[in-house]
Amino acid sequence: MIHVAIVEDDRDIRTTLALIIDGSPGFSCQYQYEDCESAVQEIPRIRPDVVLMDINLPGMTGIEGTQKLKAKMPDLDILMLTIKTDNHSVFDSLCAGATGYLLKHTPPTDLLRAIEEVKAGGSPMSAVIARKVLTSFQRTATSPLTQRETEILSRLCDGQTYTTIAEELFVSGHTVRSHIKNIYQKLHVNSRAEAVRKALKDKLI
Amino acid sequence: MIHVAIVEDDRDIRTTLALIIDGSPGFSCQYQYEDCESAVQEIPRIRPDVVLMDINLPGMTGIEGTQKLKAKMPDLDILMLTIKTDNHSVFDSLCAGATGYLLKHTPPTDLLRAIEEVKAGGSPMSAVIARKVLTSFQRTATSPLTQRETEILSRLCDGQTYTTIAEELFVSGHTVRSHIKNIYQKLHVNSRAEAVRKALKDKLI
DNA sequence: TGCAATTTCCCGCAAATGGGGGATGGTCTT
DNA sequence: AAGACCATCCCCCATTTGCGGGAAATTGCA
Repeated sequence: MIHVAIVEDDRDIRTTLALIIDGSPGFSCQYQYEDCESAVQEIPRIRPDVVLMDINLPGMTGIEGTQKLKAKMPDLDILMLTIKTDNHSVFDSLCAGATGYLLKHTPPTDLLRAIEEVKAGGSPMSAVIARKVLTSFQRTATSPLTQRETEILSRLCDGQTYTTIAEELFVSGHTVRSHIKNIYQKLHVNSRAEAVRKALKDKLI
Repeated sequence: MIHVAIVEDDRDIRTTLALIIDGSPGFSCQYQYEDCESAVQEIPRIRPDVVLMDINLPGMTGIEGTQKLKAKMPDLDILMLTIKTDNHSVFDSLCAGATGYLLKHTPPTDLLRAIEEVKAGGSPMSAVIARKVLTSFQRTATSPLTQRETEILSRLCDGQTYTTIAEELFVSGHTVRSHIKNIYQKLHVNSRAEAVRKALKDKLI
């Protein structure tokens, strides 16, 4: 028996979901909350197997709630169930510790299957959400840097000094300096720290 | 009609997959390759809708092949179909541009559904793979830094100088230096660049 | 209440960094 | 043959950074 809790402010959706889940064999749904504040308060005592969490809630958002719940119960599985598909909602939810991300138009059978998958150690995601997630792994733009500049940038990220870089590449410090000036210009930064951040964020190395 | 190509060295698996796909209404599978070299050569001419790609191949791996194919055809959808579940295989594949990642034990109906999802703009993933991906978004360890140190670290990442940090936090430059010394000790680094990299990689900010 | 952690402040100094400028030769494309 | 791009080298100089020390005030928790 999988115990499910629901956090959802819309009364119709909440009760419909509860009825579907509670009415399915192997599932139980005895606890529903209409706001995150009470959910964060109560759920640690209830200890459900899976929490269905909306994002758009009055007061505390589902993302903040996820964060707070995961802080208290790191092993709790929280499945976002929302209509929001913007990158912020998706990635903030995942960073906050959500175990999966489903869109509200998910048909009941798929929802039940997803809850089972969560229980089995999986992370169900609507296909369009998964695409967003995968895309974030790929290099977005094509690098404006030359091969040599990329080589040097990666060493900058390692914290090497101009001197050690020059030694290892068998060129003079002046040369390294020149390359770095060009790197900074191309990346529109003017310090090593910014260059490192940009390199990592844009996956330039 | 969705045109599927297969890259898979095992003869039995390859022909079985082809039979299943080609025998299903709405699917066609006329092209199969037993190594990546020929696939990379031929597929740009064939222009299939979806490529099923194994990873363990003689010669060029499926990951390298994915990289090369995506370089030539950025819009091509490549679905990894493999038994490998190690993090390297998973994340390298996704970085190389794979559109989805399925395990070989996926039942035929789910495989066909996944191919359809890819065609519809989705990114099907086996649940256990999805879990790996989601976990990579979450903070792994708990930060060893205090609130103040975290605040300062985030400004270091922005490339602010000690002086501007001090001004904005209404403390002296000496104080900022002190905090930074502690940050470097705790993170086991000794330069700003390394601190920035560690902060971003370990999601400390 | 008392200890530990945190935050704040200070000194001096050597090294590294970043901005400005310019120059040469090689390769590749037009 | 001309121009563009790249990699290499050089100068000066102010600012920033990192390391070595040390110390006081505040906060939080046991």
